[in-house]
Amino acid sequence: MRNEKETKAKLLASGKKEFLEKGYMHASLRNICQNAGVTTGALYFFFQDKEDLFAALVEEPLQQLYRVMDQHYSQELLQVDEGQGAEADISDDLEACYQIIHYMYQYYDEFQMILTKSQGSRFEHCIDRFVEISEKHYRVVADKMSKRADVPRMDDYMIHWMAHMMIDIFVHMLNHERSEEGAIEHMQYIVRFLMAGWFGMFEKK
Amino acid sequence: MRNEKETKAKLLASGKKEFLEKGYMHASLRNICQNAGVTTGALYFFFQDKEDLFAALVEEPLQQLYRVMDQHYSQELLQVDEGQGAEADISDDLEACYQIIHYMYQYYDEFQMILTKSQGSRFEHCIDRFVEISEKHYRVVADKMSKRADVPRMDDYMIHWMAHMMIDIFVHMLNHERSEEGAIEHMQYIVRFLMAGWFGMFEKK
Amino acid sequence: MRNEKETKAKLLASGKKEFLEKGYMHASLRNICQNAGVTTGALYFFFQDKEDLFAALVEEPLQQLYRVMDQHYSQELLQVDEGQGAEADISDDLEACYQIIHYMYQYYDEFQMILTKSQGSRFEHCIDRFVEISEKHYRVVADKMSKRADVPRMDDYMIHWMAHMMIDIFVHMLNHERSEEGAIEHMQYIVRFLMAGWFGMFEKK
Amino acid sequence: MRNEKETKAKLLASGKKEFLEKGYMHASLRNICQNAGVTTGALYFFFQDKEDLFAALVEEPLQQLYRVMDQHYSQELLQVDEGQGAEADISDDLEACYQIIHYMYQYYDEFQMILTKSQGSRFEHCIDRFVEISEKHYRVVADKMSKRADVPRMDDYMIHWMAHMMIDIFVHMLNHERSEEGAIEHMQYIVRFLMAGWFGMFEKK
DNA sequence: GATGAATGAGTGTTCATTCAT
DNA sequence: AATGAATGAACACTCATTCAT
Repeated sequence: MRNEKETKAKLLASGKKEFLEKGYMHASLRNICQNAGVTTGALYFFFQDKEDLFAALVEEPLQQLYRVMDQHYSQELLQVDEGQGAEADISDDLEACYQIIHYMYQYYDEFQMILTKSQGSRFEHCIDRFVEISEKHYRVVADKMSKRADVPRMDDYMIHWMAHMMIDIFVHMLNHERSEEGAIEHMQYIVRFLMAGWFGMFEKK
Repeated sequence: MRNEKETKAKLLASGKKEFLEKGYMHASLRNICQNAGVTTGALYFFFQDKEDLFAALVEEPLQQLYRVMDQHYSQELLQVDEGQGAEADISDDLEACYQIIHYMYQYYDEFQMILTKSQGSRFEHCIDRFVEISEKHYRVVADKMSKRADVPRMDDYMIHWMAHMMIDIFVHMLNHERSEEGAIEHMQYIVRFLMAGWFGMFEKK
Repeated sequence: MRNEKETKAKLLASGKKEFLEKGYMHASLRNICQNAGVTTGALYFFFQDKEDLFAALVEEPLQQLYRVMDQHYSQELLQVDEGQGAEADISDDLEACYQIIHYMYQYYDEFQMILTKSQGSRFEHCIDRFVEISEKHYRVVADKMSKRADVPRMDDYMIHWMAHMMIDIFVHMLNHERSEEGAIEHMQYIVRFLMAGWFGMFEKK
Repeated sequence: MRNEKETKAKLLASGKKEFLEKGYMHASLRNICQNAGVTTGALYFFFQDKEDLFAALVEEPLQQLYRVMDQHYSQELLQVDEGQGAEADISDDLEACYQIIHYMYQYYDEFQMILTKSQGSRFEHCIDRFVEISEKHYRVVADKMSKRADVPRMDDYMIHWMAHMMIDIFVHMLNHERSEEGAIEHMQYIVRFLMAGWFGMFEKK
């Protein structure tokens, strides 16, 4: 090896920069290699193709986040079973959001790529999967709360929209607030808003 | 060609189809012309370039909607001045949303293009302008309400996020509900949610 | 049009030359275009892709030859039905071979391409189809003759081999004899050889 | 590496597999090395280049077969000198064919490579050398027989074609019959066919 | 003996755009 | 008003080969 792993690192760095600037589709492998100071062939020694380079940057943080979300949601589900789920658990919800934010801000660039720069790659629909996870969760919670509040089952569209909005909140944060501290502060207000909205749905008219 | 205006119309129709299917960037002028039964050169007689064709489809409905929004917001502002802005005006807000929905569903394809298929064109950031308009409005309203409720001024980020979310609601609807009737029905629940959230922000803790 | 169909003709000519020299796979579109004095893009105006250019040169003569062969074989089949098929019809067989030769030498380059330069294209196995046609024919003829000569049915492998050899004769000729007259002269001897071999198979041991 | 010779053996085995599957030209050294569990560099320690690897697999069996053929042909030549060469020597010819078949089937893969997978390598024309050997032989035999039968000298093209066909028979067999026993059985019929054809050439018209 | 890294020229193909006619 | 032809730069990707370590 001529440079001791430096080349791969350079390619990853150069790739990250290009992907963030232009998005997956518009990113040019030529540029990436040029900025890394290597020839095109070199890239193909380390990565199978364009998508593989993107995945190398993004795959792990993504899988991690899936796991973090699963963990949070299965835990919260237990609480609903135990008859809770009232105003009291705002703190739990906040805690979960903080965890997610903390993780996302640790890999700020990577989630930027996943959430807003992945068009054209196999990651382009992975927001949908986040929404799906979120949606399943809300469906269960909403059903339990409807029963308890003696109120009709919540509309499917509403469930889907709320799940979507929830995800969009994180995307929006990633796009508008660079510091984790700032994100956490904003999140407090947002959760307050959401809670008020959420419980408003289960009040008898 | 049979008629002078026919070719242009065909190009517009063919362009709309292609843009909707593949998005601005992936749309191929070759395809558009081929499906219109015309050669590439013809397109360049009627339109300056790719973007001009897109604009021809999209510009007018877009400007119209800007106007509709402006009108609604300046009107609502007056009501806040007059000391209203309580639960009573849900109906006003709903009415405004209905108007916007009505207009958007009249030009369903066009707004689909603007909101989700414009990446790569000069329209790709026009959602931001919607957000801007929305944001200015909320800023004013929120300030008045804070004063009246004797509560601290609302956070700038919150204002921006709520404005953004508001716009996303319309985007989401356009993507998930094809009929105007359905959209209006969903909107009722969403506004209820939003109102609860909104007023929740001005309650003393 | 700048040059009145000249470009397409030039591309076809240049393509034919390159394909004949290097075979389909090794032929370079860049070379073809350069020798034709045009840019790569020009080629893609006239042809869909590399294979399409090859096909444009080769498809028609190929289909024609399929037809010529079918015609010959269905005609010969009738004679076998009518109780003939003895030494007398050498002249018929020769006549058929002459026709095929005549056609092949009219499109000498094209069949050279099909038969020996098509590897990698969709034409690479079209010799097999020639063999198939030939094989079906021999199967029928051999069965009739076996019956008449009161001799066991001819081995499937032999039938296949003879069909294959028959085709190889034409390929060999195309590769070793440039003039049609020469080809026809050689063919007389070959057919004499084949006939002797063929009838030898039906003699009682 | 465990053993000095193991790597080379693995490369040879992996190379054989790849060449048989894809032919010389399409074979990828990357693949070969990968399947051998070695890096590209290793290959270049044992072999000069792609062609050298191919040669290492193929050269020896090829040279051997040249020798076997030479031996047979010089022997048969003596018999013609001694005034034989009539129907009686079918058995000799068969015997020779059997020997060749036996040798070829011992190195089945290798001859497959030489005869049908060598395009692009320096072996791609080695069929021609087989033909040449065969041709020289037939030239001599045919001349003697023409004299004895008081018939004009046989056409050069015919001689060449027959030599070519003779080789093609072996190629065809290698492609269509995997077992040596099967090959030998087919060969009996083919030789009968050829003999009938051959002697047919020396009958007075 | 063998590795891991890197080269560099090559491949077929796509695209918005131009322009003489 | 519209055509048909052509451009030229860009694209992702492949390959046999080299060589310091």
